[in-house]
Amino acid sequence: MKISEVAELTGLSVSTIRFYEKSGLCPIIQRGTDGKRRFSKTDADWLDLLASLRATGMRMSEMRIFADLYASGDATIPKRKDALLAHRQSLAARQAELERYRTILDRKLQKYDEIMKDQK
Amino acid sequence: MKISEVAELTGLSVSTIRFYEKSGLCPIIQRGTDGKRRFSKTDADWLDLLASLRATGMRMSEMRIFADLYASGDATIPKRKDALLAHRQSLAARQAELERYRTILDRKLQKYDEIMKDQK
DNA sequence: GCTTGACCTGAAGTGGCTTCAGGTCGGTAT
DNA sequence: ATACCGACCTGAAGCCACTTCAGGTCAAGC
Repeated sequence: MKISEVAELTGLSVSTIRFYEKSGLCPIIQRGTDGKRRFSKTDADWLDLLASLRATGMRMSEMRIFADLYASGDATIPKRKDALLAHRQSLAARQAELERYRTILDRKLQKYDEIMKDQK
Repeated sequence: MKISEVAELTGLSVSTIRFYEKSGLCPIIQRGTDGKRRFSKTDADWLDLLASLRATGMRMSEMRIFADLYASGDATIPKRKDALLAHRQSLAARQAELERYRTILDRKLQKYDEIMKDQK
């Protein structure tokens, strides 16, 4: 797979993918004879998972830990699962937070409505 | 009100509040004879609203527009309401996105479970 | 009178990218 | 054959939204 295709698939930008490789968030990608990156299905899948983690607010430092576990092979799967569980927890917390803020904004909007009615 | 109290109230850090003032996101705050900032109730309320906007992902550039409307007085309330409505829309979109990602993570977790069962 | 702690400032540092300048390569149109 | 194009490459610089730092003022309490 070409880098542009992985970008399309994952929603990450081409630069972000290169940046993630340089930062050690994914394995070093194989190159073709032309010097261009050739992504395996496994590489692409991993980057797709990273994209989900990033989109849900996981920090690079945490992603790096996760990536190091990934690089150490299948024996780390239980640990990876634990990390993912913890992240799902923090995602749920974030969702609850956003829900709280939504009601705050709604109340503020209501206030604006009242002010505008009074002035009419 | 002292800056530390406003920080406590809004959840913004003391530095962020100073940074917001410097960036024109809130009115220039009055100073006491000692040179320290004295926040009015109105200032504090405004910063509290800003905190909600920031927490729900509004960009500084957008906040600045909103702040400029605020600085121009009550006549801009309808425009401010429109801006807030638009932001509520984008918040709802963000919430939907997070919900999608949550199911993706759940599926991934399930896969890990299966792998771990197989290996047992 | 000396220390402590909350405040002040401008400047530099950080995370997580994005953009830029400049270069290589393979394919196609003239 | 050569000129151009687009996709890729690199390292470095830029950007946003803060945070941290170095160094300073001042009032209050010991």
